[in-house]
Amino acid sequence: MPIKIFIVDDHYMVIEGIHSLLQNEKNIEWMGHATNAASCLAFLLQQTPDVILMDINLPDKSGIDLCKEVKDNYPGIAVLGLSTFNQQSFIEKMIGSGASGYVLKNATQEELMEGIVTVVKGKQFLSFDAALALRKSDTQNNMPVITRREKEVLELIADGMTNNEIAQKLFISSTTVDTHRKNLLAKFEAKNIASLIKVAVQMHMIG
Amino acid sequence: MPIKIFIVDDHYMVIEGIHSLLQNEKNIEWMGHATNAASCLAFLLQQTPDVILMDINLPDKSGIDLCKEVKDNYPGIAVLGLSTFNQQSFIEKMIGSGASGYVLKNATQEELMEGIVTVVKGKQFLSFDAALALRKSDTQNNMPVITRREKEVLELIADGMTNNEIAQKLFISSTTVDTHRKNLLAKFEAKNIASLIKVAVQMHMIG
DNA sequence: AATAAAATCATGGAAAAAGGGGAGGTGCTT
DNA sequence: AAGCACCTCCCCTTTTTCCATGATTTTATT
Repeated sequence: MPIKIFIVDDHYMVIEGIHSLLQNEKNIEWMGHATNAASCLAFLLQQTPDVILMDINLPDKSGIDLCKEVKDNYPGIAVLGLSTFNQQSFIEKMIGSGASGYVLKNATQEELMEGIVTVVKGKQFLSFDAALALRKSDTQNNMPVITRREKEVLELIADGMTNNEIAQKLFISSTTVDTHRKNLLAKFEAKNIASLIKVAVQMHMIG
Repeated sequence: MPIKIFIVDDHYMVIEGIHSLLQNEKNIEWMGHATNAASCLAFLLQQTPDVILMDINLPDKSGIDLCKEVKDNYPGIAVLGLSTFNQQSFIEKMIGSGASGYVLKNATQEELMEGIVTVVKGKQFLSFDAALALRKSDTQNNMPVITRREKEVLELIADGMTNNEIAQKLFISSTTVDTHRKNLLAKFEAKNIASLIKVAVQMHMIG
């Protein structure tokens, strides 16, 4: 029984590339593709693939959100993340949303097949570079864990609002906002807001 | 006489995708591919394609630098930029480095062929979305023009340094640094440094 | 040489952030 | 019931930023 594959990616060239890489594989059944989250979900109402190859960057929704939605409704489908970026933050979030694994777009045909075969068995697959990035994150590159409220405050600070303005907006005291601010500085180990915002944007923790 | 094509991209899936898209075209001769700048330059010592499809993000060198190098040594070769991103900043830099045009990776076979045929004639080609982004940049999305010194100060601010610290580092008065700071705020139309850093990082004006 | 653009320096005052400390209350887990 | 993480609030002091305004010198560009 061939493995039924569906792909979600907004770049035709990548879809074509993967299609081309897989077309000679006998035990792969190509079900088609979607270029956005909405048409992916529409497709799943009709048919059920074994594995979805899913890009992280979609026009209408992040792959992380789509992944969660798919796993909630169709837990039997394995999701294999797909991205250009080799960033531990994305990989961790993707796995956290229920993805079974992760393949980089510079993977070879062999790696891609290995990934598909592995996740369809219910195991986890991380391509070499991705695994390396994850290992790194344990030591150095770890991004801080911030709370819901802290993230909220962080976004507003990045939008240029002062403590007072944020306090009014969130219906809390400005001293509370100041506390959140101080906690953010401590968690990021940043000297001031300027350096904090820089790394937060670089880590994609701010829209 | 077929058009000789060479491609530089560090993602096999994209190379495969483009190869697949072009393999049915009779007047295209596929010369091969490179996954980094160095092997691209090595290839050019032996053979001369008509068009190079060039990714902006390469492991060893930015596509912008590679483009300049290629055009300096082989002005007859047309370079067609290739990227996931639809950002006017990249497009402008690529064109500034001598690229004849720009195609996004979500382009269809028709668009890609149109781009290749256009640039081989010596004309400029911008794919629809790219052209749109460029047009936008004229009106709204324009990133401010900042001077060398301002950029220098901006980087240091983003690194968390205060006016005094920057002044010491650059051997200038702290009031001068303050003036640069004010000019930056005005040019970015930012309310404070937090929002300035955010957009500066998003626009890739800060490392 | 003239003009424009960039970089330099300054004063003074208001506003905001940074740094230090302490503290009460909620809700969840063990 | 105790522990813990989170959110909330407050005081004080120092530092830094933000704002307004004006001015001189250096460095291109024409």
